[in-house]
Amino acid sequence: MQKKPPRPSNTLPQLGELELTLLNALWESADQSAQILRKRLPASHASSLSTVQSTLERLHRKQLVQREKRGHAYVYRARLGRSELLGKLLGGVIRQLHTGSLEPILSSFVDFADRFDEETLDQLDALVQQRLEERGDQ
Amino acid sequence: MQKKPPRPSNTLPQLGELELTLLNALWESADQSAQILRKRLPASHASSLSTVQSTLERLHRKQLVQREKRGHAYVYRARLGRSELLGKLLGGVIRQLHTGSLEPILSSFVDFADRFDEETLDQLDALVQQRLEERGDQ
DNA sequence: CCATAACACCGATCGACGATCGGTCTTCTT
DNA sequence: AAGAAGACCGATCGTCGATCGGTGTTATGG
Repeated sequence: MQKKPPRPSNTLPQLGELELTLLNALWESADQSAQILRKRLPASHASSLSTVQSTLERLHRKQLVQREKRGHAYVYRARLGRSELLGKLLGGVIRQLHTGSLEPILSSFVDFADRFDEETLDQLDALVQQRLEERGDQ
Repeated sequence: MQKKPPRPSNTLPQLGELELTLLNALWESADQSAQILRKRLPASHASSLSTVQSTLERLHRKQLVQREKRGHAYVYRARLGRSELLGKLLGGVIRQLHTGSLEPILSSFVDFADRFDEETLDQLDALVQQRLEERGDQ
């Protein structure tokens, strides 16, 4: 009886809550040890040192943090900024759903911006214009 | 010894491959029975009827498909269009990462569009302009 | 009206993954 | 050298998508 071989998932590993919390902490200030990070956790995520360590380990495996020995402990640093990570995640979602044309995606994003609040669409417009100009420059 | 109560995940349930494949099939033509859908699956996702059924069941629980008895079988229909779903997923990712300002998010999206290919940024620009005009109209 | 086919429905199992933590082995530091 | 701090290992848990067999239910053609 042949088992169907597991197909490698096409989706990015999901980020868990603690992982996200730690990334946020690292974005606030980099080069923190697990111990320090643990102490900075909001009460809602209080965890043992071990837990924090293995979560950082997971983030390390996922290439989302770098680490470096300082004394005999590691200090961690995010490899991507918040917006870079966001870009990656957006890219992941998009790759999952897009078929041929990107238009529906752009369109839903504009939709999203428009619905968010009064100013967001203008803000988006400004960013696009700015980018278009920069592009003209090079 | 009190177990820490599981916090409800703040993230949308992840969509699996088969789920996505089925949604794609439903977007191509709605009101299909599990059996028909099963036959339309690409060879790479060949599955038993039971598997297709429970996957549709999961999609139903997630409110991603509607169903209706036809004879004694169900026929399924996607509740959201592809771009609506995309909007939801984008919203989910964004909600996960945004802190206060949306600017970094807009900015990464513009980045994403710019890096994608030559035309995408212009396309995005066009959509934004169009939306801005429509908004002026109402 | 009844046999059978076509389904729905239930429940079990599997692998992946994030979270959690206790214990043990290393490595500093004093 | 002793003790503390932290890395490392491995076990357990809950959730989730995938997978499917078996059993009950409902149509439907003879």
